[in-house]
Amino acid sequence: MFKLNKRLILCLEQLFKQAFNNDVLKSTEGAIMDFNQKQLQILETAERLFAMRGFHGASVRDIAQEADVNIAMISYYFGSKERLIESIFLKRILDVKTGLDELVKDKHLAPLEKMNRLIDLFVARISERPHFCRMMVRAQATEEGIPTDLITDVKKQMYEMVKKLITEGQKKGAFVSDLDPLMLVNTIVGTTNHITISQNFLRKMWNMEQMTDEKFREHLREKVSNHLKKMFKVVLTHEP
Amino acid sequence: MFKLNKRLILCLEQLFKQAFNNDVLKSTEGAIMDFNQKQLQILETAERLFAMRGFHGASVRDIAQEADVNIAMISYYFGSKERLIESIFLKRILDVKTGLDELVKDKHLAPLEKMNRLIDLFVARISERPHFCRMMVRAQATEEGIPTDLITDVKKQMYEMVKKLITEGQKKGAFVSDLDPLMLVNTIVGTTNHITISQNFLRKMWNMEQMTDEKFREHLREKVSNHLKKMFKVVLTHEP
Amino acid sequence: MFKLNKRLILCLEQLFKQAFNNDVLKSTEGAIMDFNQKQLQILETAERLFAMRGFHGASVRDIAQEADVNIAMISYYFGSKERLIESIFLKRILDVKTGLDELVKDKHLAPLEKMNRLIDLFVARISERPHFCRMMVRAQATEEGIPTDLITDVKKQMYEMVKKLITEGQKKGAFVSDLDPLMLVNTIVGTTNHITISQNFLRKMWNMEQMTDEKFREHLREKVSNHLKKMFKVVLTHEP
Amino acid sequence: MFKLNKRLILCLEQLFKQAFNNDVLKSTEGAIMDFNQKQLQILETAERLFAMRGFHGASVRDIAQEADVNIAMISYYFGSKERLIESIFLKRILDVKTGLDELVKDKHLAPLEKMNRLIDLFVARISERPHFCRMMVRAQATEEGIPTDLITDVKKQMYEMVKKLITEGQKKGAFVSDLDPLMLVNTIVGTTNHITISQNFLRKMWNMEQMTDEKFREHLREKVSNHLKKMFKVVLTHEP
DNA sequence: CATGAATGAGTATTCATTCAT
DNA sequence: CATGAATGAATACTCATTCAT
Repeated sequence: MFKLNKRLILCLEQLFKQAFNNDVLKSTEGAIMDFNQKQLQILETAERLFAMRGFHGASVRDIAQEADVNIAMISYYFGSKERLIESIFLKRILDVKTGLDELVKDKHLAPLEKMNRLIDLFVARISERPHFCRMMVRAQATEEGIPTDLITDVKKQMYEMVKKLITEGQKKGAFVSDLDPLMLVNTIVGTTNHITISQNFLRKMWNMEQMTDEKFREHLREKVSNHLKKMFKVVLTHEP
Repeated sequence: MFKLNKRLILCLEQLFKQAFNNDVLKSTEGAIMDFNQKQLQILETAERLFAMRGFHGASVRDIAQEADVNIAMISYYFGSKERLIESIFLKRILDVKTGLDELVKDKHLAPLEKMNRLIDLFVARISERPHFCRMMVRAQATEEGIPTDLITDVKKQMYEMVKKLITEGQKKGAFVSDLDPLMLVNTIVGTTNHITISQNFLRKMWNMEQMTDEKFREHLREKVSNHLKKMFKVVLTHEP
Repeated sequence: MFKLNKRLILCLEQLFKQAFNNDVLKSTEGAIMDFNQKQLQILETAERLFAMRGFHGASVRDIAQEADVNIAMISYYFGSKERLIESIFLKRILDVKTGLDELVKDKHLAPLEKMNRLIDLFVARISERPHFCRMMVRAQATEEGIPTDLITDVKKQMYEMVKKLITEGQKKGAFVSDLDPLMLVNTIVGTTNHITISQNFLRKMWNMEQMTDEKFREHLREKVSNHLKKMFKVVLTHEP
Repeated sequence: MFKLNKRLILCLEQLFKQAFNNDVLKSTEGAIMDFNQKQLQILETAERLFAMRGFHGASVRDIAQEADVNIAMISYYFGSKERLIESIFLKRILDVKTGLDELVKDKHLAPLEKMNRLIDLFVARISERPHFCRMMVRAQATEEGIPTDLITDVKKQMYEMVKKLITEGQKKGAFVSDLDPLMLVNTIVGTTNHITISQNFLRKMWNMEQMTDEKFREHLREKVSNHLKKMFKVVLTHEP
């Protein structure tokens, strides 16, 4: 007699999440993240609008209209506006985490090379996930709502990873001794984020307004990547 | 015979701003920024709520209630919600600009010392203007609305200043030759902003949740200041 | 110890009016209708705006601004918005009544001539009091508010007068016998009013849009006057 | 793939209207004017309240409450208060136009008979559409807003029709030569309108206050019809 | 399974009026 | 005596969500 429609499943998911909320990612790791075409349309449009206008500034009406789906579909598929934004974070953050995990597991890279890879991982978001990057920035600036746990979790992992990376580098004598891993992480993430959200300003500064979005982002990515790598090399090794 | 009530004055101000919008700051430099007690209450509360919840997430109702003033007062004093947020930006950005100007005029500081002062100027916002810092981050992430011109203007000035500072340092042989001023600015601002908006996360990481807001911010400020100064010293001079 | 400011006086006036409301006009006939300059400015502006936008469509803010007086002055001088519109009606209707009285008293005019004078009296409003005419039309279309008593009163008087005029004409053999005075009054007033409020339309129809307001109204007045006089001559006397 | 919900349809309608606004009626002639029960309730209530209190005097709250529908329904169905009043005008004016068209096409009537029919057409509104008649009067007295184009259009058509009717009558020798069609139209419309909006006054004058609305309107209609027909017979033919 | 219709709570703003000065 | 400052109530409208079909 029970009808297990998508909505109920989402609801149950939520309950599980609450029950095991201290390791959010693990519990959702295996989550069935298979969305149909319409759901993907919604997610993509929502990501863009949430990024540009903020959670409250982007109405479900707008999202539905731009995604070319019925207004009721959003509540129907995701349960609520809040759970929609959660879905976006869940989806994207898993990607980030996967990237980090792979890098951690790699045993063959030199410490500096590994740091460069880490930088590239973050810088890549400038051109690949600019909307989501904006959402992350907004989310961190925000007091409430938004899946803070998820974000905290991934940030912690990242910090731990960089700490390990630096310690290893120091043990191998590749890095100088006096380094603060957390501050270094903040410099990578902060610089990357800031450049991502300031794209339009930088474009104006460099008179590149007629360049396509894609091309400009590629240009930016390379520039930032070089900047951070060079800077970190000096900072970590004291060699130019 | 003209009646110049507050509303009209605000309206005229707006017109002026539109007419001369290419140098926004200059036109408002001499603007009479004298607000009465109630207006200041509103501005402060609004700053906090806009910072935490975003423009659309903070309703005028909430602002009025928390500022303990009548709802109608906001429209009465500022004309509209949009003009309220503009007032906040105007007020705070003028402060930033003043700080920059003073630093520029100072002729007695060594290049590295001047850079350290610049870092301190930004880092100070972590403890002094955390709400406004959040607002700035949000504003830059946003597509439209918000006094983009004002922000663009102040960012340009800052960039020009750092460029000049670095060039001077290079001429004097104090700094290495291969430096990208714009990227360095982004690193300072990006790192500072990111730490400001991630305060709560860092507090958890360091198990300092029972510390007062004020104390923690002071601690953070020092930590970030040291980090950036040390990093910049190495990057600019290649000396540890 | 009593302070008899203007407001109180107006209030007392109101009380008197309620007490003797069955002959409104008489009680206000001797009313001190002496307004100072600012009051006259308000009355004139209010008349225009009420005429064009209706009672609720014209805000006291607008009226005060256009009349170049402080907003609080309207409440201060007239007590309320409602009492402001009443003052306008009172003032203007007394004029109408005075005109009618004078015509009634005139014993030397032939019946048809007297009717022509009556027509002219009404038609004159097209060019002289177009705003007030519009207000009257609105007032009659309205269910509530507005000094209906005043209007009813003046309309009754007018009807009585026309009835007397026609009866006299019939007695003297100047007019045909089968005439309905009330319907004839309605035709004069209805036609005049309709033309007054349709001025803009007629202007377009006749391609006189570049003519000044004043000139056009004069032109209209003559045209309507002739039309009504000619029509009434035939109707009253059956002679072309 | 386009979503054509009611709101969008209304929006498109509006765009069309703007694009072809010089022949408003034609573009809406085939417009699907099929309203559901709730929409009709709203339209009828709105007509009454707009008639009695004017556009600004009748709030959407009042309309919704009296029509026994949710407040949000009005925006939902009609888009805005302005578009609600437009819908009323559109609906009713199309009826008027249809009536006129049918009369024009009729080839078998004598000139005077045709004029009588025209009078009946207008007089009928006294008893059938008293509210809308009031709205029309208000609309014409108003400076701006309200679908002036629609009204201008129908007025022009009416004028043209009467002109043709009179010219035909003159050609056939049925009417006298010296006649001003536009003034005659104004007399019919003005008299009819004035009587419609003065109903309550006339009721008092004739001591018919206990009569039902319906009965009184019927009585009035006959009286006005006879008056105008008799008057026009004399005016047009110079025969009693 | 998907959706058009519907809704109560909420939005920013304007209103006429009051009151302390 | 006149007015700038202030306000509670009302304004039209939009919101995310629900529900019958």
